Amino acid sequence: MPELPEVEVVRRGLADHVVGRQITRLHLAGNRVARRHIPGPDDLAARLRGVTIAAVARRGKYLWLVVDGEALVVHLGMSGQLLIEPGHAPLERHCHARFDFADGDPQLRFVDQRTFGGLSLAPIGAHGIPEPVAHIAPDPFEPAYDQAAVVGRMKQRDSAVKRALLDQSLVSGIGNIYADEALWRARIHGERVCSTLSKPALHRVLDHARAVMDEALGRGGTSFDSLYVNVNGASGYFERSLHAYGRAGTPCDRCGALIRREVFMNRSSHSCPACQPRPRPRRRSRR
DNA sequence: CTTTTCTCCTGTATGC
DNA sequence: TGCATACAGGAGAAAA
Repeated sequence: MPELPEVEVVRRGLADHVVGRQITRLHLAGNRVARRHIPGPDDLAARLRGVTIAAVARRGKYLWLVVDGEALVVHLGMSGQLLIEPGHAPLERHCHARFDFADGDPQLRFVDQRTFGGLSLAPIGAHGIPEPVAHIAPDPFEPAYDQAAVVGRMKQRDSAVKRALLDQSLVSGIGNIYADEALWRARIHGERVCSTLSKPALHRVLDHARAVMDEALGRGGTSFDSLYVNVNGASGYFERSLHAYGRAGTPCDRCGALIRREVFMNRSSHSCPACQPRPRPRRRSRR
């Protein structure tokens, strides 16, 4: 469940360990990891042979290595890890890709238990954004992020505010954990309808989303089920600072009411029943 | 067109 | 003990 802060921690680790290095070989295990690379895994490996990594960039939860003017786009899915390790380290059970470099150790490995993540090589388009990322909106930390515009689009929507927060084409980087945390901070129930919330309220939720992700980044990210680690295999500490996510049945840090868990969008949602009252049932339009 | 639901995947935890 | 089931959930395809 890496979200923006966790992906940014990984991006920084890669910037420290692979930028400026030349790839001599990419070994891919199986077809699935490169399934979004249409020409196939062999083509991906062949085209990366000999290239030098110029930079590591990110938008939302997407990460990419700039190589020869193209982008090796990496998405971690929900369990992907990019690990910097010596070549002699034991091979992980779910290691799907290994990069060897001209200067030897360390290697870069892509390990992914649930295999929702993947790699693909694609052209870089307008504003330096790779084609597979073009449909993803700016995240709250980018200069291109226009929160007033996001609020404007949310006001037009009749869907739940949590659904909007998770819509990466509206604002990127927010996943289930930080959506629940932002809503808790804003004291808004995630099933409140966007169009019925005031613009200041929508700004408040987005301000909190940015703030909570910024704090998480400062603590090295959140590691909830130990699947998420940085490039050195270490976990972040933000889990200890969560107020809503994963805290069902424990007292709200603001009012003491017991945090509830509800299923929404086939996902768990956590909120305070007192601070974040459920919206009234919506009346169906008259027939 | 917009919005919602389904599906991909595997390890861990829980219940009978 | 063993088997079945629930759960974790990002994002794109498919459906509504």
